[in-house]
Amino acid sequence: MENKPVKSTAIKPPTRARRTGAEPRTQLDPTAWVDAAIDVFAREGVTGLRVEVLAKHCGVTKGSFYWHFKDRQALLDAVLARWKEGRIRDIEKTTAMMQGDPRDQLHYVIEVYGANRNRKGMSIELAVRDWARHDAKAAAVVEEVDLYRLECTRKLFVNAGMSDAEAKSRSLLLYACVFGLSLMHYTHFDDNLSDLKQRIAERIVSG
Amino acid sequence: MENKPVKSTAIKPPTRARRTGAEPRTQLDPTAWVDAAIDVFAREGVTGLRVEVLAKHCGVTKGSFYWHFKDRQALLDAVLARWKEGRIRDIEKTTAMMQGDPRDQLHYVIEVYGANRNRKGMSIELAVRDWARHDAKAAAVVEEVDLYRLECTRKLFVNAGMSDAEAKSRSLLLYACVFGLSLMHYTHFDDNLSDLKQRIAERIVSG
DNA sequence: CAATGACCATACTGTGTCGTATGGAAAAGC
DNA sequence: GCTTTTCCATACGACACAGTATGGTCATTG
Repeated sequence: MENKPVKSTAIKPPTRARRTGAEPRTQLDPTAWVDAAIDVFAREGVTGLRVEVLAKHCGVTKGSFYWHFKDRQALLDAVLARWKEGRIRDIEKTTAMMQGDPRDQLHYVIEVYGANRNRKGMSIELAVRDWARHDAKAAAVVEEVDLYRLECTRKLFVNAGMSDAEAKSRSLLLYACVFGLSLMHYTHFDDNLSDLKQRIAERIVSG
Repeated sequence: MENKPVKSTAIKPPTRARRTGAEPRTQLDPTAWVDAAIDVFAREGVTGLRVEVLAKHCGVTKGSFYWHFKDRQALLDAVLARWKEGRIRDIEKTTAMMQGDPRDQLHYVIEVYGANRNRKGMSIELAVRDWARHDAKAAAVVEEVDLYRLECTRKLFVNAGMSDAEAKSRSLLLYACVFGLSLMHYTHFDDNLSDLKQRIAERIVSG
């Protein structure tokens, strides 16, 4: 994705200082650009991910951007690839520690996605899925990640003693509910939301 | 929202013909504009709803648009209002015929949203919810509609004999799952998707 | 039939954005 | 120390879009 790979200098000390002499800013590499891009992407979505805005967000001009990336599409590809890798690693990490009560692990998955601490993660999730509605490559990646996730929780349901068909159904129900909840505005539907969520989680994994 | 209301001419015969003499196109009123706008909105989302694009889609120039609407925001407000009214009416229509087995009605709700025939309706639904992530007015409308829907299905679950807390939980689960499914790409997860969906529906409504 | 108003086209300004070309400063290599 | 490479700033052209101004073309009305 990124052109002009950094050749010899493996480690770059943060030497370069701005002309203004304000902050001793380190140089930017494609990785830093993608970091910042995902930040903007989480807030504004694909259409809001514009190179000049991103450059200003990085404290530089787009002259820097077009040195590291061929064009805007290259950045989008990098963002998508980064997201995919992160999700795949997350799933593998979860799958690796597949010991203990599978039901507890399923509850953990639900709780992780529903937690308020990774609002950014869910923002990215929704932004990617909205992106996938118009972009074939994004849709393909989303499908890949979805199948990976569904397969992982499917095994957990099987380990919990369910039939294969039932496990698949529950797995799909779990993720649909998790993403669907983050899509709805139900804050004023009840004054005991945690009890509501608890009942939903039980409905998904128990029985 | 729309300025310069059409005064005396209540009914306008489709008299006016284009200069090109091709199609005897009828005149445009704000309603027709919102119709077309929702079409574009369903495909491209809010950011894709641009007035020149919309004008071209209507076969006119934006000179026409700015006669019917103050600015782009007025159109967005009209689109949002139209969506809200449509959803509220849909819910009331469903609520009105609240006789028969409540479980059958719940299954019907699920089946309606999951059906492929109203892919456009779900596209609008997702576009509005993505819009609501950045726009406070859209978010308020989404919340209003959500609470309206949740309340309706909650009553159905109560009628089916559930406790109030359980009914609320099921109601939220139902819509979260419906919207979440339309957000995921699970076509290749199983070769019997209808059976999968059936199991999910049973899990949501049955005890 | 003349005048008014509804409806739309055209032309324009201003801004935001993509992408390119080019130069300049600092660091790295010799 | 001089050159090369790396990294970024500046300037530019092209385009898409929002909004305004203005004129033109019908239909309606008196």
